[in-house]
Amino acid sequence: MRKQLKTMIGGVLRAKRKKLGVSQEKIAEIAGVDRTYVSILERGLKSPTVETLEKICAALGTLPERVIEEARKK
Amino acid sequence: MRKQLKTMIGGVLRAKRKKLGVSQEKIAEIAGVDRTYVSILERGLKSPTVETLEKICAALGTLPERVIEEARKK
DNA sequence: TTTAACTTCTGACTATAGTCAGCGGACAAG
DNA sequence: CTTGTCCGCTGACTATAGTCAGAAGTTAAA
Repeated sequence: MRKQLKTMIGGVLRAKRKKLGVSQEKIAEIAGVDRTYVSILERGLKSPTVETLEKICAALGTLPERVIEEARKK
Repeated sequence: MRKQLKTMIGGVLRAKRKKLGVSQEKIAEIAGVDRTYVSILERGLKSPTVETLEKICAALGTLPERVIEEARKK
């Protein structure tokens, strides 16, 4: 099996955040989630609900469907 | 706030399933989830993880990014 | 060296996703 | 009438998402 979707999503989220030049803590604050959870997602350790993914995507100025799409074609 | 994303996603999932003419039970079996959970998702009562959404989308012959995209533009 | 910003990691905890057995209603076919 | 299929619903349960406080590793810069 190919690398898990959540792992790929984590990579995409991290890349987008880095591109913005902001910290995990800042994204977490904007999205209204815990700081450590952003770290967990970026490392692909857990699979977020679509609701949580949407919040984080909003904080990153993108949309969940874009992130998932990008994640899959890596 | 607009109607919740999970509600919209539920509607899209149901529409796609109806279009295929298959039961919730069949989709659940293919996706490897519980029958009642498909019902819960279609009625927008809970927000699935991206992992679970992916399984169900696969059973429906579609992709999560398509479902989310469709859900949003309703 | 020291300090500071960022991140990883741990463990305990709370909230919610997801399972399971079962009941009941609607509906069509036999 | 009975039988079968599909679906909504309940409640109790298990699994995992998500929180929180804190300690420690990393890197860069003073």
